[in-house]
Amino acid sequence: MSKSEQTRQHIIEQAAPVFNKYGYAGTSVSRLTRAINMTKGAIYGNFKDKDDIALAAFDFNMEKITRKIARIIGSDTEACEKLIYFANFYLDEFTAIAASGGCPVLNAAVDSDHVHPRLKACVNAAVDKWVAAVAGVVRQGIRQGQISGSIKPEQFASIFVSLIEGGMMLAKVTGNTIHLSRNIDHIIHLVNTELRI
Amino acid sequence: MSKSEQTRQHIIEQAAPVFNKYGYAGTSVSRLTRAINMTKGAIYGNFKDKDDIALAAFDFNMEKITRKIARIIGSDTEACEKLIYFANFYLDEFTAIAASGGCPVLNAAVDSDHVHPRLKACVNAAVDKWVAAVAGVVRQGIRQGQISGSIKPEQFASIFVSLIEGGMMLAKVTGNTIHLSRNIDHIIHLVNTELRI
DNA sequence: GACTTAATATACCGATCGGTATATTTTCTT
DNA sequence: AAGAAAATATACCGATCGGTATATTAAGTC
Repeated sequence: MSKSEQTRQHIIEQAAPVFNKYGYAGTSVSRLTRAINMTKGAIYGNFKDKDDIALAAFDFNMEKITRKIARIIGSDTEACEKLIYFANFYLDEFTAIAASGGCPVLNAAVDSDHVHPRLKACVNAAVDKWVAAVAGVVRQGIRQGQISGSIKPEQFASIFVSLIEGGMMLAKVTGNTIHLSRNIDHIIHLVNTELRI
Repeated sequence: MSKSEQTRQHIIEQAAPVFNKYGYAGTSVSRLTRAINMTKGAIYGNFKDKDDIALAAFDFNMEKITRKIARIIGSDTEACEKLIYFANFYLDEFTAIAASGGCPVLNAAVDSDHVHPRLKACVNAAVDKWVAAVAGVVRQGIRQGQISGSIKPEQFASIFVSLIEGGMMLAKVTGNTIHLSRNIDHIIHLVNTELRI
């Protein structure tokens, strides 16, 4: 990895939580220079503009979570257990997620709207991927005879993602994980009473 | 209503969707002057600072929705129908809500975090009120024998609000109300299969 | 209609914005 | 170690930021 590649990575890593916390408009380039402990020369030598850093930062934030999720989705446990583990994941990780500014999907979804179409497109793609992943696990469960065939995978996926994101939002604003915890309990309840055969 | 009171109201009404769309940091005072078609003199003659306008704008956004909700909550229909009507309300109103920048609770929750503690406190209060309103309807239903006593009102309220907010977020970012629609279907399903005796 | 006061417009403040040109330093090549 | 190239720091650009002081206009009072 060349020096500039290292610097680029360093900038992304340090900028990611800053954008996630303060939003695109709230993150000035000088705030970034403070966070990365480097000057504008280093930034504009490695990125075209602020947009470019913001998009890279979002990708970084997403990838960090996605990598962990992929491990759950990819494991060879049964579908219902996968869904429960998947849901609990967000509660387990909440402290870490909150420390870096909260769920990047939620934050960027709100932040990008009306302002940043390219970032919004990235968020949209991330949401689609997330929903598809949950629906995929449900379909796997149906195929393997563990989940009722009457369940609509996309319907369940919407509810799953919404309960996580809604719970994240409530937890963030109330400073209390109780709402998120309740939502995850409900997901587990659904898995055990409606999905599982 | 005095001239300045009229102006103050005009500023709040015009500023509210601007703050809701572009966020606190993304809303400059000069952007506000364009939106209200007045100069800084009118703004700073009626508000202490940008903070002051932002808080008033949030209150205005909330009150507009709260007033409609109060009509549903206050009606003397049965609890289950109230909850269903309540849930459908957000789908019916989605177009209007989206036009003024999306759900102010969601937007301000994300926007205020790490940045604007006073606004965050307002959002927190709004969330508490919302959750309490839903839980109140459930309790009413239990009291009147229409809802099972084994239902935990707060638990259901968390799920209710999260499904709405999560659905709003997904609808916003995907530009499609399908997720919100699915979530509301689920709320209705819950009311009919788990709450209703 | 003259006078007073309230309300809004204008002109300006220092600070900071995103971004660039160039100087300086670091790293690589030989 | 010397010179070339890459990477970073510095200094600066015009524009815009939130906010204020003051001039101008509009409204109310007599």
